[in-house]
Amino acid sequence: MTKHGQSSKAAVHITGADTLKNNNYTIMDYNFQDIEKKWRQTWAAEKTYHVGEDTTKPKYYVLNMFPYPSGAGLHVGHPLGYIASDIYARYKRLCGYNVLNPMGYDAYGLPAEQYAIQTGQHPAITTVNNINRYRDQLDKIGFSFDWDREVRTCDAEYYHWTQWAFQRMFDAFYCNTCQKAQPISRLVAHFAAHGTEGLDVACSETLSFTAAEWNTMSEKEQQQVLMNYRLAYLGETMVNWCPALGTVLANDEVVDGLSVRGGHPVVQKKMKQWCLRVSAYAQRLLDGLDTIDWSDSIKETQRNWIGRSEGTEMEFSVKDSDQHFTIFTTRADTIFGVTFMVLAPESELVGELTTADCRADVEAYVEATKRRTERERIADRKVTGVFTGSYAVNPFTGEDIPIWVSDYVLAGYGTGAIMAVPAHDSRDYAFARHFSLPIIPLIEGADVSEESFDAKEGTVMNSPQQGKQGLDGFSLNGLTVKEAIAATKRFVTEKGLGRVKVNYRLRDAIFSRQRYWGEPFPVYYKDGMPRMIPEACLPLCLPEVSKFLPTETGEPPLGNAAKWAWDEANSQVVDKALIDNVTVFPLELSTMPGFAGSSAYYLRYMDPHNDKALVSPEADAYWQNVDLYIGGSEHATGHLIYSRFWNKFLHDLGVSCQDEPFRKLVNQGMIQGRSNFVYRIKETNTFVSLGLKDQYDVTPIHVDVNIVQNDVLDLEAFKAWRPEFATAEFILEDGRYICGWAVEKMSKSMYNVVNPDVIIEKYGADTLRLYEMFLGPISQSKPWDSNGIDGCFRFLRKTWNLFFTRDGQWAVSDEAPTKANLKTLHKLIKKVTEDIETFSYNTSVAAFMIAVGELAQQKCTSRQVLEPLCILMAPFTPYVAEELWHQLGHDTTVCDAQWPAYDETCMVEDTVTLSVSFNGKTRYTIDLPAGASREEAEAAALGAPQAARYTEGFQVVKVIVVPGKIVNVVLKK
RNA sequence: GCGCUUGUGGCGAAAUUGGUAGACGCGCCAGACUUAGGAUCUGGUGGCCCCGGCCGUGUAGGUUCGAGUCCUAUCAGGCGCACCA
Repeated sequence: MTKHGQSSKAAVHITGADTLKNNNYTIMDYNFQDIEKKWRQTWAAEKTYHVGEDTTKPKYYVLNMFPYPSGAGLHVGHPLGYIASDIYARYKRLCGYNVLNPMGYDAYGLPAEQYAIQTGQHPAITTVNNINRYRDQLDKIGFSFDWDREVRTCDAEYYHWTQWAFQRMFDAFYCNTCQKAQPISRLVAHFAAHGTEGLDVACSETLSFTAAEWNTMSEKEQQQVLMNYRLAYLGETMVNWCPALGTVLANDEVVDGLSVRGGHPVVQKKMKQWCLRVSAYAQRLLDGLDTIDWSDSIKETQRNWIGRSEGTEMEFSVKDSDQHFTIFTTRADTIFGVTFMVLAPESELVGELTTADCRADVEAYVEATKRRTERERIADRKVTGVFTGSYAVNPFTGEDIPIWVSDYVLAGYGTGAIMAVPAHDSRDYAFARHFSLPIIPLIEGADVSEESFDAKEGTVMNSPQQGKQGLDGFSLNGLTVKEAIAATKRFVTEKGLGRVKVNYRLRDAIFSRQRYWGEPFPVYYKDGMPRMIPEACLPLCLPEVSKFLPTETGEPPLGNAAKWAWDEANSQVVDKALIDNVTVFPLELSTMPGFAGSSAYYLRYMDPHNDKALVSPEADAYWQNVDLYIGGSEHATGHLIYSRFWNKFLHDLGVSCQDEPFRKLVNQGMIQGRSNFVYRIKETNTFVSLGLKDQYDVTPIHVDVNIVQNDVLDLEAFKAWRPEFATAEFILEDGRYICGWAVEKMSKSMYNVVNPDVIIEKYGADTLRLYEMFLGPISQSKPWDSNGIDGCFRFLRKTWNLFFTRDGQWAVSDEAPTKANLKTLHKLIKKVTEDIETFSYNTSVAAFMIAVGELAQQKCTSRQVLEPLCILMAPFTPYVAEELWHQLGHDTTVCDAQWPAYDETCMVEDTVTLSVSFNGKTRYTIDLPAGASREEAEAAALGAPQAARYTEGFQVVKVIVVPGKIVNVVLKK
């Protein structure tokens, strides 16, 4: 047994276990450890949070972005969104909804594979270990997840449906006329009957052939043509190749020319890759934003990313040649100011239009551009370019315009060729100045001597220039820019010079990754063309490999798999050695990217064990789509675009009944770390407290935040922390060592990671939940600061003490509540209900603190007040609410209780306070019977004893009566 | 450059949406109980002050009896897009 000093010291700790062991405290003190352990077990055993399709109740679907189970485990930032959504889910259930609140794991990904490469441990094993650790941590926090619906993206029964969806995309094209995906067989039928005549479909490049031509094509040629239209297609495209990671990356996985994961350089490379025709859905992705309840900033980010731009495509012919080419512009009105044309270096036109005497220069330029990485291009934006030797003909004026090549024009956008109007485009302006090309201003009053005038405003002039003649007398002079754009579009369309065209910045998603730990493609290659393995043979399981690195020949890691070939005759995977390209064929070696598995998981949660379909029509019809989705805003241009695309495709297929997957989106902010520092005097082992550090030459050193409390360092713990500090000496202030602090990313290397397990051990999960919500608005990023947590713990203990006396007696009585009790309760009901609906959880917690304080002061013991209080707390602090609920004599879970109704009559006051003000100042206040009329308020204001000082010469101009609140009488001279 | 967003005590933050700015919590100060306190409880806590008040929501104007809130301009931070024609 411990010595006296130590055992009584244990009592100062506020853990339940310590108080239990010590006679200074009673056994009925708020003992969260026992309470939480008990209910954790009971909920699991009784499947309290299991949910089915209950058609007698309205449904509500709450979803968190599922986590990637990293090796580091959860820190206190991870559960923030889960707690917020759990509160909402529990609240909705108490309001009578049938609530789906599932959880799972986004289990495929790079870190597990990197770890496998380094250690040889199979990613499947590390992933399962990590998942188990996550599950342990999540379970402690008291979420109302239905774990029977858990999904893991790396499970074959899950990725079955990822592969299935991919195959459906392969078998589909997008019809622009009906704005919908259609089976590819319809396209084949159309080709056979009409060729490309009358076709308006999404494609990689516009093809033109007759039915007769189609019908004489070989099978392989037909397949190559179809690849141009499929929603999942094999495309030769410029990709972001990351040599360090050995894989291609999607645009949203690259920032500033570096990979998001790892920060490795990324170069452009032409490769054959699987792609998803996301661009076909650009308009629907844009339109859908108007129908969903997301924050403006996320919607705007997506609008930017989609980048719709309405403009005109115009045909330009080439001088002394029968060649012509198309450009895209949003400023068709500036056609009279075109002084040169520019082609992207990658454009195929470059080769065709370059004259013999310019060829050497142009080729050198194109080569030089190719060698520059995207990063170099961004870093160094010098104006460069070269003349092709050719001239285009301005269709409106017949003038010759030199054609240049420059890397400021992008091959991937529009047609890869532009008409340059230096007077009204800053990039063209810089180019014109650099190469001394003419600049013709077209807007009255625009001064283009120093810079271009880019704004789309003003009155048009010089269109055409004086003394010149536009085509068929066409002139824009005197029009506003907006009118001029419209007039030019009309004219261009009528004369057949071009067409109105909408362009999107959104590119197709590259869907191949040269990695091991991802979904394999259900694809094999026959005669050089990809074939889908039969649907009945799905899932195609990820094979074992001898090592996780690429093969010596540069093939993806699946090239190391021995058993990785497709036996077409027997519809099975067989050994690679058997490949004969007659009945046994090679399988695809790349795997799918991270967003594949996360694109439709919300549908799978509706029906997670269905082995016949991704989701049954019944389950889909019942759950519809996600009502509330919570997750970080960093997925704005990745997951949140891809899953909307994926869902729209499944909607076209009739699999998902809703066009949009996530009705309401709430972005939780990130929780940053709050690092602590100690200051070592240079060349010594002496540490000086924060307030005195400026008197010395010191080095700040990160110190583990777990041995610091309220910025005061635990000296003994510090000495024990690391061997080199064992002999540390300290210069203290006021007998204490005060640490410095800074807000940084929460990470191991900063020693500022706070593990939720530690908080739960010390304070309990209810306190953790409450505190995370109390920290501030959920959408805001904020640093974690363990200091305030005591306040939340004290609140829970005070609450407990409403139900139990100090000596452990049950304190709840059947006494009727007082008027004050009811007012406190209903004020709380109103506030908490409103706050939950608006996700203002931090102010709800404050409201609870006030209410409990008031009830304690009122010495309230009434069951009629304390029972509703218990229900109100259930979403926030489920453990203690459940315990008290049972102590109140219920034998069903508090989750099945009914949310208390707000009764306004409890709020009516006997008197209200009337404040009388003039000149913007409250001069005096008087009490007034509640429900007094305006006239009575006015009379009382002027008749009050204090009034004489103020009211002389003043008149009442306004009387403000707010029920139960301040009444204000405003006076004016 | 364009778009979104945020500026309030020592700190995290509230403010009934135009009506007593700083609720609630942390921290700090004082007191109580204590051998002791990183425990618990009670009270205080925006600044200045001649103790009557005065000044206070990034800055400067405006509307109003009244502005943190609405309008105009401006400054600062955060995020997104960015040679997209």
